[in-house]
Amino acid sequence: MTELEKGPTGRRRGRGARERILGAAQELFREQGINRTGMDQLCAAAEVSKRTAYQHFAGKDELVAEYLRRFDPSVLSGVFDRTDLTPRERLLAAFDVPPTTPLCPYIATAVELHDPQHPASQYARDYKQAVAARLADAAREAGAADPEQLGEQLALLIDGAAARTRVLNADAFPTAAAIAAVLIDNAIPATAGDDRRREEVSS
Amino acid sequence: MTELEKGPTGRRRGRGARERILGAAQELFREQGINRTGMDQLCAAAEVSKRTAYQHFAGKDELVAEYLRRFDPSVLSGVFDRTDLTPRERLLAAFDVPPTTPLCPYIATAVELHDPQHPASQYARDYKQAVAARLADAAREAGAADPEQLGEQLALLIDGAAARTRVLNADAFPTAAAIAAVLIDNAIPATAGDDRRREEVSS
DNA sequence: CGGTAAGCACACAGGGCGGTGTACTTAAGT
DNA sequence: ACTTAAGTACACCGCCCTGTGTGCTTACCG
Repeated sequence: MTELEKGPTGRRRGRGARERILGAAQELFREQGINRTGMDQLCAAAEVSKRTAYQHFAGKDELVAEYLRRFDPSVLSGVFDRTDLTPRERLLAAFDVPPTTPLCPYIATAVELHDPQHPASQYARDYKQAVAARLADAAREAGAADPEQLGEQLALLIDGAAARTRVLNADAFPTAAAIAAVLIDNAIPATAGDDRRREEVSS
Repeated sequence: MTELEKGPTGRRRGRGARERILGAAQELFREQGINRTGMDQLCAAAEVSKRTAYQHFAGKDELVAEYLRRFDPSVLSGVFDRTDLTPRERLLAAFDVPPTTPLCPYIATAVELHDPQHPASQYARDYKQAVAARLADAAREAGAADPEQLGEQLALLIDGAAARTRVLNADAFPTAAAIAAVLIDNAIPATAGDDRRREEVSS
């Protein structure tokens, strides 16, 4: 519905079917969830015939898996490549999500599918572990005493904020960011302080 | 399947239909999720005729709402009433969940239903806020500087652990408990230390 | 004992879903 | 121009799901 750039011909949109399908999936799965989005509706939104959809994807399951795989982790990749930030700032930047973010689709998919064996569930697992690993890398760069632990902790905070935001319908990322700041300051030895305030920890 | 105490008559189980239905819902919704559990299957598991089920509940939605409402928050209520623990220990005890806990059903329900207006979603919201409030109470009792903030933070940790446990298929509560310990020690002024170690904060 | 509320068995309606079959049309490459 | 890959239109199948209609049986309680 947003900007599906309809082809110039008006009908018979041409060769971009697969991309249009994945684009529509992105939108509809986010807005309605996977289970509540039928293939008919999805194909209509993608302006693609159902037949074409099933020539690109063996079934809905495969489409769901590909949808997750193609999901643009804009928050993540955008954050870790920013060299203008100190490592500590980079760790904290992971919590600056635009308020228009509905919910981490990886969690939503894993819960909705309810099957750990599903390819999409496996990919969600891989992705979450990758995020923790990248956070651990940044933590190591920032001089954390136990980077793996800090990475795992920050990843848990992100997931907690995402879940809580969904259930309460209220942005929980600021709370998570506050916790993250405490953890980071506690984990990084005072010597490595790049931009830490002088005052020691909290009280 | 666990201990549905089947009636002595063998068939025609008698008047306990409503309880049996809710018991079966508890089990099946947890194990399979709500959307993947049909009313037929549920009635079979409850040893109740479908007709009876629909005389007790106007529809599946109402059953789901009642299921959440009747959910025994064994972890929660069991923890806050323990007077043998110091307030700090009580806060930490909320993270000692038995490893057989699949996932906080409130999060799962909110994600599965995908409709914030659904009665069950509203109840999930209420419940999550109640948990945060009780945690804040305990935090106040423990002498935290900002009990509301600490309560909200601990609640976020619990939700994060629950979500992450589900997605990764690995217990994330120890990590959350470790974070909680840091937060609690940072939030409670040193004077009120009931059982804190002497060494200052982490490093 | 008799009445009434609770429960049962079972078929069936109505709809949505995932997925397919068939015959047709268009665009692109050489 | 001809071929071929991509897409289309649309009817259709079988399945499962929520929810009902109907007539019957049992347990409790005064």
